[in-house]
Amino acid sequence: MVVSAPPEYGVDMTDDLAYDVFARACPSRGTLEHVTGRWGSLTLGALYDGSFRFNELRRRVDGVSEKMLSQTLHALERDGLVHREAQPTNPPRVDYRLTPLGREIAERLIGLIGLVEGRMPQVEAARESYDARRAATTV
Amino acid sequence: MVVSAPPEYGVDMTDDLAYDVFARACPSRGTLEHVTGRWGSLTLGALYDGSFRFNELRRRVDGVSEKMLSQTLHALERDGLVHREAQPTNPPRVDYRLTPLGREIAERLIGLIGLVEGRMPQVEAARESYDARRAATTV
DNA sequence: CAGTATCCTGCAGGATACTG
DNA sequence: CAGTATCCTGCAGGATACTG
Repeated sequence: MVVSAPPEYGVDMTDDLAYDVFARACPSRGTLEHVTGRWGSLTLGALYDGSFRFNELRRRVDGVSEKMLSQTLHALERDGLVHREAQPTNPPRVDYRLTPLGREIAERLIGLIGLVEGRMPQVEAARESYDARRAATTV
Repeated sequence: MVVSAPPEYGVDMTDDLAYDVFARACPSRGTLEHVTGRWGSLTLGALYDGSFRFNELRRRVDGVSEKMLSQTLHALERDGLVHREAQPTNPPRVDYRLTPLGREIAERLIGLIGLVEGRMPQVEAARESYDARRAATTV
């Protein structure tokens, strides 16, 4: 798996677009960041349980601000992972749920999260041993 | 999958530690961010191909700075996903490779990445339809 | 209720210089 | 070669106020 473009790319180009160059080199990168990012992953995780309204989601996705939830949902909707259904009532009622594509991706994401969570004892042990080694070397 | 802690947590506590509270609520979150983050994922992807020296990795992980690669490798080593082998020669030679745990996690990560990449045509189609709808509504 | 708009700040992370 | 140290800045994202 090679993720590189020639290193010169970021340097000499039309300027100030280094990030875009990066994105262009790997177009799935954007979607991947929506999926794995802090709010994206939590939102997909929350929606994996069903359909929710905006403020229900806010309560389920701990710590998310209105702004970030709104932004995250827009990104996921645009990528076709989340379906937004607005009823033109007053007050408005909007429900969000995963699309089949979103569900498929959320499944894999949750698989990865589950694996990492399941291996946390090993990770914690590695951390302790690493810290102990460091302390021994430094002191 | 519930990722929430009571919303009050972030607000009333010993102050300025909202992020730590968040991390404490979900201890695997840190490792997950090392794995899915921009440089972490690219580094795991690069190391999936074999063992590499520091500057070899820098060349494989497009756009990474010395600082970020160093920081990323430290985090992954501490979590037990990457093994660092230093030969006490002069000039020094240091090789990095995945541990079995790192390989296991990288496999799933690459699975997720592969799935997203494979679904990009669907994602692009969704984006176009989304943008078209937006344009139609706005104009 | 379901958002958008604006303003503001901490910190991820780049650039640069230096070291064993 | 394989890093660490320092300085600096853009922007993710929070707080707050407002709207259909």
